[in-house]
Amino acid sequence: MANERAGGPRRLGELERAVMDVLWAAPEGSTAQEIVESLAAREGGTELAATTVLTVLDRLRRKGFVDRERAGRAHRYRAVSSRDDVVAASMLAALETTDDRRSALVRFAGAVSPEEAALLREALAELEE
Amino acid sequence: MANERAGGPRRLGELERAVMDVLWAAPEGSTAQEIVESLAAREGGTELAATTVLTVLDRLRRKGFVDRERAGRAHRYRAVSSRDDVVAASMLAALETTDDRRSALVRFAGAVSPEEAALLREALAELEE
DNA sequence: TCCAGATTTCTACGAGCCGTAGAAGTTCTA
DNA sequence: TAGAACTTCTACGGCTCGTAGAAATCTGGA
Repeated sequence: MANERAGGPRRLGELERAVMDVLWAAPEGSTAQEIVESLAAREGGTELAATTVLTVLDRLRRKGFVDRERAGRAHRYRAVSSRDDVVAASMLAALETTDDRRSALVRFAGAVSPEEAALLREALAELEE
Repeated sequence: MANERAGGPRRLGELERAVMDVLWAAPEGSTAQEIVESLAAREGGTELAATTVLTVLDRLRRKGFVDRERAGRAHRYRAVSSRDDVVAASMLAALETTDDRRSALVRFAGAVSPEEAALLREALAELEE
């Protein structure tokens, strides 16, 4: 059976997310090798095999999260969208799973912290002006 | 490796979601048989085997989405949380994947439709008073 | 009380996702 | 042009999910 929709929002696995975090922290992009090093530093643990990271980068590329260009003999990988865009898209995708947007938004508004609520009000006010 | 966190937000598959939709539409709950029928009606297609639905119901129970009680010789299954709660929780989970809530919320505010923005403003205003 | 039928539990399989990485191929650069 | 650096190909194992048969269990009715 068709498992999981085809054009859908595309989820990220744990390592995939870690790689995206590295990429989001590097506006200039990173080579696979740099990512391997960043991950090892951040996790304080063992270094992953370079091929592991390359595989993940390839999957991220297929999913449309990552882009790359040649840089010497390697490639330089870059995040296609900002983390904020991805987060917002993911929130939106969640919202769109219901027809009753109003109720869902009311719940959401009630579920965020007061600080976040304030932030949201600001953001919405700015849109309005 | 530990694939997907343990206490996490719990995703729903396609059929799982369809079953939840039936349950959310039935405040009194439904028996497995009723769900089979609802699904067949909604999809206009073939009826799933009852065991298929039971399996899904069991998984949903393990995931904490569904609850049940005896009803004659069958069980009556009920959604534990409302759809709105689940949607809001899912939106919140997405939001929490970033440290920079502000930016994410700004993007989100900019990404929703004007109607939804209005709805959100209302909801936030009510919280404030 | 006892059984046939309804219902559930147990078990299972295949596809797809993801972490992981070796082997083999390609491509710079000295 | 050879060696090193980098990428692509291929693969495996664990987990989720759709799907469902077989076996066990339970219950309403005779």
